[in-house]
This record gives sequence, structure tokens and C-alpha cells, in this order.
Amino acid sequence: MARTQGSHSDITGPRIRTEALRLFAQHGYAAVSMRQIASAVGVQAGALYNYTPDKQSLLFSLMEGHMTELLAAWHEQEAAYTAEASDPEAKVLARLEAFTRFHIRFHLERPDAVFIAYMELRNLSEDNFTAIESLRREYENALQAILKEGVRLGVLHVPDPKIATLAVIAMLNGVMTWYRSGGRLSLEEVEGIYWDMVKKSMQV
Amino acid sequence: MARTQGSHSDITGPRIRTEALRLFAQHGYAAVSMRQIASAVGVQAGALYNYTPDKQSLLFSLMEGHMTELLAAWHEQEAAYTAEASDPEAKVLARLEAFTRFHIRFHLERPDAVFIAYMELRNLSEDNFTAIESLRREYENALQAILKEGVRLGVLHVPDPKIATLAVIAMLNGVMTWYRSGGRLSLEEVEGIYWDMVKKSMQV
DNA sequence: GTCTATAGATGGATAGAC
DNA sequence: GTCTATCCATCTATAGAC
Repeated sequence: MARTQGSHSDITGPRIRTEALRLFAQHGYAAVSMRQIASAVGVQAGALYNYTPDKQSLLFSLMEGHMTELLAAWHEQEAAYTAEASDPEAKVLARLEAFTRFHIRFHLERPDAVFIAYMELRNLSEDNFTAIESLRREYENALQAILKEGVRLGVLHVPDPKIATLAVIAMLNGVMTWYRSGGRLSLEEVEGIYWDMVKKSMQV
Repeated sequence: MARTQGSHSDITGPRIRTEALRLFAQHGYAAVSMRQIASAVGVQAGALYNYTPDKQSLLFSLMEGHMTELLAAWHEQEAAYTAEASDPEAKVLARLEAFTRFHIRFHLERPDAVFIAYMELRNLSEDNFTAIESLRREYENALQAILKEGVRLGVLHVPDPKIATLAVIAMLNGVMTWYRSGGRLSLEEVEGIYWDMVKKSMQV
């Protein structure tokens, strides 16, 4: 994968992120060397340091980018769905369904980023960890707000909103351990099956 | 943690496993050195090789031990619970509840082992990976059999038993990300909340 | 069974030429 | 911006003394 010597700032930057993401997801951050990443990109190890001050910053940047994208995508999606429904009761259920389907779709589209965002938390420095945890909590709070609203309106039965939030997200995350596109079930069917379980698990 | 030179076969062996488990869970297999493990145990790195041929075997042994314990404990538990109920319909629901409560309890008692069994799969050699995956599938099949039986008897509604199995296990595993003993909720309460969700998510 | 010492490999990161 | 070369730390695993 050797490349002619010269300047390639525009393509090398993104390529480093792509390959690092893939390798970190496959082997784990600690098990991947800068030389491996460089080799996958087609440059020498030294060249990586034109794009990241060190390995830790590269990991953090990947995780932060993912979490930021996730939050932005959800806020956009939520706004779209919420506008449709009529009364508050239907609206909160529509938001819950929207969250369920959005979460599955978004995460299945980026299995590597999701994997890293969860598995590599312990390899973040203290400050970096705090920052990522804060973004994660923000996302969880989005779902928790829906559940609380549902309880308030009497359309959901949730003994403990915090636990239910984490339980739902954990359940939905499970889809990534087995789903392969082109398999037995379409994405639409998978979303439907999970939405059925989520909805029923909180029935009044 | 220096220790007087001499023979300590009986205590060093288990101590190595305990400390390796803890360190692997905390920092990840690839990020933990044999020297760190040795230091935690109170011996020099060379001494570890009296107990394991290499680092990889140590990881595998920990994971295999955990999975074997899990299966043995469930088989024992299942037999006990199943005997109680009367008709087949009540029996299958009792088994599902038993599985739910057992899974939560067993996993909360060994957070480190569980964490490793899930997170370090990618650091296993090919053969070792196959062996652990086989044990994991065996455990999943135990739950899947319950769900299928429930469907057959008409007491459970499950669009896809395989997916439902993985969804339930994923949801229950989520408890480990937040539960701390001595916290707001007792283990009994937590089990109850999750059982409520599991049961309802499969209601006919 | 544990120690000390070390071989041999590999890691992150930097310096300086082009 | 990338390369080559390299420093220095650290790693796994082994050898041999006790």
C-alpha cells in the first residue's frame, strides 16, 4: 500500500479516521498500533502525527464525533416526528416509536463507531471520559424525557424511568450483535419487532 | 507487595486468576501486562508462567471458567424452579421468570467476569473464540427453548424467538452498567422491575 | 515455586531530510 | 505532508540460580 511521497492532506485525514475506526473496533484500541493504522492508510507511522497529536486524541476524536452526530441526528428526527401527531397522548407514543426506530437504524449504520463508543470508554483519559459520558447522558435523557411524559399522560406504565431508559437502550443495542444486512429480516421488520417489545414492555 | 521467596502454589494460583480478572475488566486484556498482574499478586512476572503457559491461555481459562459456571448454575436453578409449578402453562412462565431473576443475580455477582466474557472475545485466538462462542450459544438456547415452549402453549407472543432471546439477554445485561449494591434499589426490586418488562414484552 | 536477568520484539512518539 | 531513522520505554516469554 505504499504511496508516492508528497502532500495528500485532503484524503489522508479522513482515511486515518476510517481505518482507525475499523481497526479499533476489530481489535480494540490498546491492541492496535499506530504503525498498523498507518499501514492500512498507506503511509508511514510518522505521517499520522500531522493529523493527531497522539493516539489518545485520535480515539477521543472518533468517539466525540460519533456522539455528536448521534445527538444531532436524533434532535432532527424528533422534531420531524413530533410535528405529525395530533393529541399529546398520540404524540408521546409517536416519539417513543420514533426513538426506537431511529436508534436501531442509526446504530446499525455505524456498527464500528457504536462498538468503540461503548467498549473503549475505559481507555479514555479522565477528562476525555467525562466529556463522552456527558454526551451519552444527554442522549439517555432524551429517551427518559419521553418515558416521563408518557407516565404523566397515563399512556405508559414505567416503575422506574431511569431503569427503563437504560433497559430499552440496552435491548436495542443488542440488535448490533446479530443483525447483518441482507439477512433473514429486513431493517423494517427488525424495527417492527423491537418496537413491539418496547411498546408492550411499558403498557399500562 | 513483595513476598518472601519460596513456594506458595496453593494461594498464588487463585490469586493470579483473581487479579487478572480484575485488571482485565478494568483496563482491558491488551492494556494489561503480565508484570502488572504479577505485581498485584505480589510475585515477579516470571512466576506467573508456572501457572499459565502464556497470557492468552490465562484469558481463555478465565472466560471458559465463567461460562461453565454460568451454565452449571442455570441448569441447577432451572431444575429447582420447574419442579414447583403445576400445569405446563404455569411451568413455562415460572421458568421464564426464573431465568430472568437468575440471569440478573448471577451476573451482578460477577461483574468483572461478565464484562470480560463479552468484551474480550476479540482478543481470543480463533480456536478459543470458537469454544467460548459455543458455550454462549448453549446459554442462549436455554432461554430460546423457554420462549418457544411458551409460544407453543400459547402463553407467550414472540414474533421471532431468536431475536427475542437476544433482546431479553441484552436488556438484562444492561443492568450491570448501572446497578450498584447498596444503592437506591434492592436486588429484589431490580429483578422485579426487569421481570415486569420481560413478561409484558411477550404478552399474548 | 520464585527469583533475577535478559533476549528479542514491538510499542509511541520525535527529528530532520526531501 | 511524508519519509526514513531512531530513541527509549515496555512487553512477552525464557534461562538459570536458589
